Amino acid sequence: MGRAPCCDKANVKKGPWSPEEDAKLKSYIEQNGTGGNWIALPQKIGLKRCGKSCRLRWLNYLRPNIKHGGFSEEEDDIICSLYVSIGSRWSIIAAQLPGRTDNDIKNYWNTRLKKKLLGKQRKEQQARRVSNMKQEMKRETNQNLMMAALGVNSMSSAPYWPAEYSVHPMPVSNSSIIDYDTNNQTSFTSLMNIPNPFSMVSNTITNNGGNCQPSHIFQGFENFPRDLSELVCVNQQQIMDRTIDGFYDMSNGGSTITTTSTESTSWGDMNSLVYSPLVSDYEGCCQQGSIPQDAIAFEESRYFAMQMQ
DNA sequence: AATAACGGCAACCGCCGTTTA
DNA sequence: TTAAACGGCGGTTGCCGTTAT
Repeated sequence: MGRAPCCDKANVKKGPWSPEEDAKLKSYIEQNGTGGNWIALPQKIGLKRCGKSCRLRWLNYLRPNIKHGGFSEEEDDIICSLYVSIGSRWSIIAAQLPGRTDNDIKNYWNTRLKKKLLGKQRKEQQARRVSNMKQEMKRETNQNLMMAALGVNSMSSAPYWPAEYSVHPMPVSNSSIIDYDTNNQTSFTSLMNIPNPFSMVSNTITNNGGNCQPSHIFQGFENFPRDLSELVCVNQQQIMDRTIDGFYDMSNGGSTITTTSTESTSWGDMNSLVYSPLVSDYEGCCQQGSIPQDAIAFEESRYFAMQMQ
């Protein structure tokens, strides 16, 4: 036996709030508070709204000291760094930005901030690719000259990978796999001039045998509450777990990597911001079919294995 | 000037852990 | 103990204003 239904769904008004409704709700809550019961509130004040709808309206719009729009660079940085650390936990992110609601931040991220950062990232990648191409051409020219001098057909002994791939294991562009190598850390955080949560957490986990020390993780973020930094530790461990899941999924030949988290989409999106520049080159190689599939699977599994060590 | 495409944002939906009868 | 509502959250939708054609 449960409780009575919260409201009569058929007789509940939906859609935009009128100024009259706003005024009713605002004045009542300012005088009496919510009473800890949102469901009963609309009936008390004669609003034909669901309690959930009243709560949302109050929290996102009517509550005092709410700021709308006009996000500062500092706020952008905080949102980005927290998103990288904890994903789309908008309520937690909002708690670090006084006057901002989770809904506002979520909308801001989805409509502007993400695009802004992707644009920045693309520009950087393009510049890097041009530079790499120049270096590669120069090296090939030298190599061909040397081969010609030695009388060797350079194509007959060409490796599958460019030299740098042999030195460093294959970076992977699939979702839920994140490069934790602090020396090979990504450009995402550097775009924002903020401390890199990945490298900080990675060091913490490695150095302390899994005992997170939030004070290390939040160097430069001393004002953040302790519980938040602890949450980051937990979340990073989950990311590590997902990395391991991804590795085991390679048993199917490396063609797919599965994720079960509901955050996978968000992290997948972010991965494009987070991966090293080598990633796009690797994808290009695969798409052109210049690398045998079993070689790709082998190199990928080697890469995951390295990540787990 | 008309209209199609796009972007921003408020509000709704549905899920999940907690609470309550 | 259990079933159902509550409260909170993140994802998605749809409206509306703006911009491009």
